[in-house]
Amino acid sequence: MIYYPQVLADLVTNALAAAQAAGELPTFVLPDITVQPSQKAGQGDYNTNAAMLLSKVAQQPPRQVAEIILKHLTRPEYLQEAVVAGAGFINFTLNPNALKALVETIIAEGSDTLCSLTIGAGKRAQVEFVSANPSGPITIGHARNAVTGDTMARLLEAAGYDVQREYYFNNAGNQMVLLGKSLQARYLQALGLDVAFPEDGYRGDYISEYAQKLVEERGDTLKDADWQPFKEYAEAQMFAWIKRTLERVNIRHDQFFNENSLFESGAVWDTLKAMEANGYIYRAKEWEGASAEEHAKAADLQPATWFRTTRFGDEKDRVMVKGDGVPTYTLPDIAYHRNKIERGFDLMVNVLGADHGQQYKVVAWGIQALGLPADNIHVIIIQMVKTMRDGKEFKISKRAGIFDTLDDLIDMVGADAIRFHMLGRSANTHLTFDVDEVVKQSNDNPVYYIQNAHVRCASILRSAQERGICDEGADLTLLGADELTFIRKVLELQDIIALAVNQYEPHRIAFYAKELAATFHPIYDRVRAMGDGVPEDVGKARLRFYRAAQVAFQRVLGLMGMSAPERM
RNA sequence: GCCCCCGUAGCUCAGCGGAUAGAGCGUUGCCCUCCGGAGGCAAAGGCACAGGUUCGAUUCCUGUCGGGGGUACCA
Repeated sequence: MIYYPQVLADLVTNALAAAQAAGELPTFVLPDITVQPSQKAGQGDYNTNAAMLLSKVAQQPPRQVAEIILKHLTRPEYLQEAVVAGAGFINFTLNPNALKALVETIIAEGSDTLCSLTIGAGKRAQVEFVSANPSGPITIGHARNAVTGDTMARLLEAAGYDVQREYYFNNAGNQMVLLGKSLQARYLQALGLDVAFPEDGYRGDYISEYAQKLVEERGDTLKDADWQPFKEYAEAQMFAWIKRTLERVNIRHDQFFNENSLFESGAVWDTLKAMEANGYIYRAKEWEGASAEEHAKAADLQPATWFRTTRFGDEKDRVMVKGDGVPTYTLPDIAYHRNKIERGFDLMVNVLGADHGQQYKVVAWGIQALGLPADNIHVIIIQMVKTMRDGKEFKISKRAGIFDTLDDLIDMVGADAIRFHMLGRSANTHLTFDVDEVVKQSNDNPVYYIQNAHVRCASILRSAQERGICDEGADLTLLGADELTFIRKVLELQDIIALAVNQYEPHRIAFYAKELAATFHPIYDRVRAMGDGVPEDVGKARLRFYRAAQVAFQRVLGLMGMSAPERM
């Protein structure tokens, strides 16, 4: 579909160049002209503030610059009017019949590609999200990360990128050992042996369930085994569970990347060596800038390996390899991002929790210390989700076995409601997820408000089919102002996708969806396609319009990973 | 201490340096001879404060005040 902000901006740019050539404007480097959709009636369909921005370099008042632009502006058929307004805006009004004809374009593009852009054409993007270690099920807390990452991926695809969804995990740490030992203890207990449960072990019911399964599958053959096979078993079960849960909310990762592979390939130590070669690494008991007091405290420690993050403005250097020779998780994380860059992605988006806020900076500095570009890596920081139930907040603790699994939540409110509510706030602000509020399936629930718009379209078309009315070959010029309003709103989806992608703000699609539905419902009320003395040809055009509207809602719901029901 | 985020309507939140700051909920008052009312129409109600940059600031910068989160030789 034609992207009006771009073609109009090109027209303005060409007009400016023509004006300069004609000597009506002084010579200056043409800036990027932006054209945006107008928000208010009477201001045309699109507008630009170019004349105001150029007023100074043009050495003329804004309105005069605008007049000069208009004088040299070519007028394609789709452009009905371009006028100067206000302090120096140029308002563009499109030819209504050109807009009405877009109904066919919308239907032709269909629910999979409507309003797709080309800004990512030929480029590969990667979105890394969820990345929870397989030590427990997916919780409500993870859900926001999952939904944000997947929606970002969908939007990137709509923007033309070839997108890979990746899940990074660690199955080698102390926590996984503890998981294995927890299962081992439950297994032995299930065999009737009196064994102590590990302190700080994982107490979730699912561990006991796995122990029971293990007894059924293997009997007591693992009685004398160490924790290793238990860890492997628990991990496999856990991953199966995690994937199953994510699948329920329409999320599928393309790639699961094991941190351990970075150790096996030697990448971790190679990375450290490369950083060292660039002068960012040293070994010491305490960091170089530490006070005498701190040095004294560290006197008994084994020397650790430090990364000079202070060179990038950090308050102190960071440990890469602990005194016992084991790397902190930051080092493999740097190696991981180096690996991503080597895989040749044009864009890497990383969805992280707020508790990693400081961490990602160190990783970015690590990339710079390697002499690699860090500007293609973008991080979306997800602030905490506060979970409420019965008017009270409850905390999630994996190890204590207190958590609300995403599975339970899906059972209660459904995948669609979860996907929508998790996009209900911009990622970098705190979100309160009130289970009772979301469970409430009442008029005030925007999920149904949006889906009902699709239902209504489907219902009309179903009814038309039953009456044997065909909408093909409709005369779209018979459509009215209401329908035009909706078509303009559909066009805005292009801007929403561009904005969401450029600013890494997937939540914008959720707010747009509400607006689109709010534009639709009043029109549905007024614009009848059948009965009530609606002329046959007008009804046919309106039917065609509702078919396009249905495509639009399918597209928007699809971008949010939600379903588009035919009936409520 | 340092870092990050947030202060917009009674409540929950949108708002890409532009024109008269938008929704939903709640409150009040209306609309069902209907392609499904899980809807529609209408009323009341708001940018924490002070400077700065700008033709123009809710938006950018600085500071103050208030709220939340993060700050390991854990992962």
